[in-house]
Amino acid sequence: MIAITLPDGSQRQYDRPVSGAEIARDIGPGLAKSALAVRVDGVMKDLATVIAADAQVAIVTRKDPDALALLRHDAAHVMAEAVKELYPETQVTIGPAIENGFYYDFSRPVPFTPDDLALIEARMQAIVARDEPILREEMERGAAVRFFEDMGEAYKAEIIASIPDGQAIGLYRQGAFIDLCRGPHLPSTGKLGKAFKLMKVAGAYWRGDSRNEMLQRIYGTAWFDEQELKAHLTMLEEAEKRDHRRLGREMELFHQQDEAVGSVFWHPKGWTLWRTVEAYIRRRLEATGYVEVKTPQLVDRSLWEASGHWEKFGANMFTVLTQDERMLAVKPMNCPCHVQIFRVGIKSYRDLPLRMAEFGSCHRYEPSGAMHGIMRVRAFTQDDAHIFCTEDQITSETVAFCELLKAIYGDFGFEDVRVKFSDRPAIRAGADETWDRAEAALLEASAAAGLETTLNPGEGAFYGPKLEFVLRDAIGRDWQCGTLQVDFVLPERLDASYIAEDGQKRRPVMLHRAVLGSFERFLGILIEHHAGRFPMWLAPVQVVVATITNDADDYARTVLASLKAVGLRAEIDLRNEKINFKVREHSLAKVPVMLVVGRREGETGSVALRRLGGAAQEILALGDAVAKLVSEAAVPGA
RNA sequence: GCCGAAAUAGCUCAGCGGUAGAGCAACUGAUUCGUAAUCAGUAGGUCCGCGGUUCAAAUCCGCGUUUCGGCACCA
Repeated sequence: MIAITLPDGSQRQYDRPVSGAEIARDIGPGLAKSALAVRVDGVMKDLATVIAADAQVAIVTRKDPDALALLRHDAAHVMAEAVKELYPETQVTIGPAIENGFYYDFSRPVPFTPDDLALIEARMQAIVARDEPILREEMERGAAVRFFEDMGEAYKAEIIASIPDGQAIGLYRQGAFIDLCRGPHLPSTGKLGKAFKLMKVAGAYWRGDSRNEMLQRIYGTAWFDEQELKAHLTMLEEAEKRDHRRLGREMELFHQQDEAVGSVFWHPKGWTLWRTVEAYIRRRLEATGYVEVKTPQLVDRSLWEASGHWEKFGANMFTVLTQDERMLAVKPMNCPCHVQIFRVGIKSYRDLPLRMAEFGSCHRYEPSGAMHGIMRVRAFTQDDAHIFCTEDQITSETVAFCELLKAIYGDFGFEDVRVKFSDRPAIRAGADETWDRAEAALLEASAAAGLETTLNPGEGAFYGPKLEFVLRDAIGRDWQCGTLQVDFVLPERLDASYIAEDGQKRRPVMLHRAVLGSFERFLGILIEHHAGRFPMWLAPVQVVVATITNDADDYARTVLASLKAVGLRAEIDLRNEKINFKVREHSLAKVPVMLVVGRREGETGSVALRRLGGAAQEILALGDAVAKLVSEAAVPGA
């Protein structure tokens, strides 16, 4: 007898091996219909999987958190089937489920056009309507390689050849289409339903390696029902509305133009935002024991050679040849310059930890395809600092940094921060025991700071392990902002030293750290995160005084003066326009507060306070309103 | 850097071989109005750049530049 234990604890006995589909049918006809897959002892498998021993079994329906991935993986297969039907000369490669959808990479000499996408999508609908059973088969490896080679599917054959010997090769057949796949899959193509849409075609390298040929990737999105699909498409539209490039123009924050690719022209309002953020960070740094410096933009090649940047990073550096034939480089990083300041005079252990900060303007020649608004640029300013310390101080400095970082992100409205811990890469400098200590210190410190880290194996810098702090933006993209890297190498290369308690000369450890990463990128994220509706303390224009008639002009000027007197960023709108017009315009400009004044307010010394997006108004005495706004505009942590 | 797409007024876009268009914005005038668009008028263009095809090119073709979507990159 085989005992099948269901999630509710109940048991069913079978006197012979039984498939997931049969179990579902035995439980009830409704479940049989909605069953998509089966979970055997926690592992997701095809519904047709035959269970031959006692097991914990759960029937997977669309409610299962992993069911969507199953659906999307099927969508990829159905798309591949459609493509093979329409364009038989195409070779298929891989097609996984991804967040919100799926993709499939194809090899085909002719590019897919948007018209092709419509055809493929229509064919996919037909394949769903055919409701072809999806059947698993297994094949011995050599046979599978020959099978796909005979079909002209060189990529599939290559994938199979790279699967370790002795493993059975899983194939899935639906109609005339057969694909290498580890599964599991839905029982038939009809289960995919109609809630999918092909989104775009893009290039992608075979096996993700830029030395390989480029394949054509078709992206799609897939959901269990049309409402979910529609909600997703609406979400994409909303995300587009908060794109920082669009808001940057609409809110007159910055612009970019062809003559300065990868650089930003900051307009008065955008620069106000920048200075607000910079002043805030500067105060945070002062409060946590940093000193601020400023180092040269142009530095002779010899320093970059000594630091190792010339060799490792030279291709990304802008260089300048002077008239006396010296080669200078525009600095891509601040660290070598900070070491130069450290090296002046003799440092004692009493000077450590020395926390040296700079709002360092750096230039890097980024690949042309990498540029993205102000998020990825060639000229940027880091909130950079290097902490020169002893090895013993790594933990306490890391804990302090993590706390600082948490406080700052919180002040900007980011509560959910993910942390990646990148450990030793294959090619690295320094002894293994040094790495042991550095990695242990970083892990211990992040735990002490209450951070949960995920391992990013082998992704550390060549000179030391690092923590990376990742924020997710409105369109679901991840942006690495903060970082903390332990460095034993640069102090050695640039000969930085201090005198220890025992009178011996020692090498300091350097902690490279940044909270925002770069101002450009962080401000871009901030714009998208708030959709341009900045909290009061960040808003470039905090208050607009708007008149209802010209009779109130003089009083409006008085109101403006009292706002400015307390340091609020205020503007005045005396135009001969209806108040409806003014309200609309300043709302679109995303000004958080409007003070509306008409004859009544002028006579009583009051203002009508209206908040962005709100319908209600509040009539306040001028003095009360000013006091209220000042407190609301207070910079956090001040 | 690689694949694909795009570039027309300040913005959003139409026009796709035969006189360069609309809405909003701008400017001028009228309107003095109570919480998301008052009315009328005026002006605004190297149709990304350079070549080519053609009687004729914003439109078709080639090269280049930039942007967008991905991929790779983000030391």
